[in-house]
Amino acid sequence: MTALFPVQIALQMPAHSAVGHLLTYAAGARLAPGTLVRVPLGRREVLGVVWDDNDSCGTAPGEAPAQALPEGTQLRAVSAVLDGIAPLPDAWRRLVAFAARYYQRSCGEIAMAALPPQLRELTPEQLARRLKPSKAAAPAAAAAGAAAPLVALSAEQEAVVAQIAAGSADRRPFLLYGSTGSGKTEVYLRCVQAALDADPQAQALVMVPEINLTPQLESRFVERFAPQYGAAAVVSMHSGMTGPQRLRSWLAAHTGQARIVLGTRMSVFASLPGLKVIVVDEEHDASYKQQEGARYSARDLAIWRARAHGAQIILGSATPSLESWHASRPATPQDPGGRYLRLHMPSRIGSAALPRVRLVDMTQQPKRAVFSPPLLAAITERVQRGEQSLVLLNRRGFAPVLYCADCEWKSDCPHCSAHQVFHKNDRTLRCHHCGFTQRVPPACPSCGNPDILPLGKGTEQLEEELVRLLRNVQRPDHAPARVARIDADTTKTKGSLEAQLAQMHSGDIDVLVGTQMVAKGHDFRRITLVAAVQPDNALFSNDYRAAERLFCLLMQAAGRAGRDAGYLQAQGSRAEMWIQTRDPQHAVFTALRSHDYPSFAAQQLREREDAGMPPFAYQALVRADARTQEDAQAFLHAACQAAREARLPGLDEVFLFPPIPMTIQRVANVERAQMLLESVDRMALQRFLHAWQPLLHQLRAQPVHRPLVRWLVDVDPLAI
DNA sequence: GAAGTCGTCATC
DNA sequence: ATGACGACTTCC
Repeated sequence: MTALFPVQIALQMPAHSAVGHLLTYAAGARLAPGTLVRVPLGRREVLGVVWDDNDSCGTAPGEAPAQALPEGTQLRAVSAVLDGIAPLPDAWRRLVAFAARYYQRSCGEIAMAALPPQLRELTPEQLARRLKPSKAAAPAAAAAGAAAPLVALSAEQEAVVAQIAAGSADRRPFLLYGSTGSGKTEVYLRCVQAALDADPQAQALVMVPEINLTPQLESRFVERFAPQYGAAAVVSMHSGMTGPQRLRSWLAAHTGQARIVLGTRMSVFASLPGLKVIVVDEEHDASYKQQEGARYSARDLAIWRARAHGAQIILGSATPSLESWHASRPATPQDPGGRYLRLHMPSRIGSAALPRVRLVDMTQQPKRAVFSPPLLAAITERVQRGEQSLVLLNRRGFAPVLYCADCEWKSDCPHCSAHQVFHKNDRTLRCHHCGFTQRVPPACPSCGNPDILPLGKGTEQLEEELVRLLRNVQRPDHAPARVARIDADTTKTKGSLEAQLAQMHSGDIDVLVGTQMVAKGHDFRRITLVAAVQPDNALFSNDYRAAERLFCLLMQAAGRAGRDAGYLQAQGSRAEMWIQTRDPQHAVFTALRSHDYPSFAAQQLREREDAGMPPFAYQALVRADARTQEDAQAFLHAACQAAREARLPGLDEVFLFPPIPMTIQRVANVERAQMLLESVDRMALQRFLHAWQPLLHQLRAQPVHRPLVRWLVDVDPLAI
């Protein structure tokens, strides 16, 4: 008779299900916390992680740590232990538990989402087979090839690297504030190098906001570290990888074979037993916030993780988020300063000046022209000199809406409260929210007027217009000017972005039209002009972060220009950033003109402080979806009332705004409402949410709220 | 969330 | 009678 040990297991279950907490199974032996197991659940078998029952991590929010099982219940037995894989480290489980608590999800949901999907899908036998060859492949390390000689650091880089190496006594996070082209990546490389050299077990995590940016980062890191540590020392992690690739990277990180993990937000959950340094590049980028499922911020979790591991963390940006900027404010006699340490690298490498910013006041330009005459002249000039230009517009398609001048019909999406966008290439109307696609009607569907007009401009139209405007312009080699476009529509197939970027690099293209996709990170050597043709669009939204976001985007876009200092100096010219606006006095543009992020940030922070907004307050959103707006709001109203009646802890410190329809009220025939919660006390907001969660579950179960489709909580929302 | 049961309704 | 669809239940 073998003894049976009860074990607590975290499984992929949403917090709202009846079994959204840790479940108890019987194991034939004591199992270390973090061990991967397969357990029966109903009539299927699923992957689980052994969790500690005495640390209160694993529970669904609002529920007691250990869900008491009815007396005498027969426990089901663990069906297999994946003993080929070492238990996940305690620090990893603490991170998962923290994220589950903070973002109001179940522990198992976060844990399973953090593991490679193949770990869940494969049987233990298949997995065991996968584990073997990876060992054989290991000694590829120390591949020949001497390390390329290091380029000398600038004085600024030198100083920053030294400061990071010295560390702060209290291990504060560093905010590396360095303008585009100041050589932040080289600083990351040196800091990672130092950490890896100091400790043969050490691992580094380097995060970037978008999948598109991982290949170029990977090549930088492989080039630097493969000679010393082997090609297997650097792995990537992002959702664009295939199942087997992800499994391989994950295992390499988990076993310590990989010394450096590069990835998108998901990689913050990588198992890294030797984690010593974390880099979050472009830390201000909104992509670090997951927008579905568990709505976590990978940047914020990275900070938490670094502290928990005693690892060093470097946040890098040319335009830091106001949160990070505020958190890194220097101490003054009245103020002890922020929790982070700010490091500054103001200069571009190689003495390239920042581009000159030129504002075109569109109220003084001919009506209806997308390209003002001076901008068109500037672009023409570049083409004739053999230089490249980048034209930015954050709007895909040909026109955002079709319009009938006779009856005022508009191409509204039948399923959403949004317009269908006119795509001229394939003659379709497409809703960018629900994906609904139709053929363009030959005449107005409402009154039969054959003359329906595109209203507003998209990238397709810009491209078409540029081709027309530049049709008589020649390059120095007398070839006609070449215009191309990069956006989500032209890069749907895998590898097409790379191909198009390569075309740009080779100089085949003179003018590139694109969305923000091209404004981020890509290193174009020969662009000497960047133009934002309609940036005002971004400021019309009522989102209080709109100005901050636009500033970041334009600053980043400006950074694409003039990276080849030598060329520009030889030409005696300087790169330019053109901005067409009807409001040239707007703080965003005036700050941009002087490349003055600090004063822009100071001004924005003052406004935020006066208005009691983040980072001076903490927020959460509760959203409800239903067939009708009334049903959605009824749930939120009931939730407020329940919170007040139950006198929830934290209620006195948390302000509950009344429920309102979302900006895009209906998507795919679902009506959406939301309510905002705000508090100056982060812990109070957390306490409140934690206590509220079970009430929301109970409400959802009531017959009155039957029509509710779903509800969700977004802690620290980016947009409201 | 996944997979099962069960009832209703429309269609061959 | 068949199967498509939705509502409801269960899962240590």
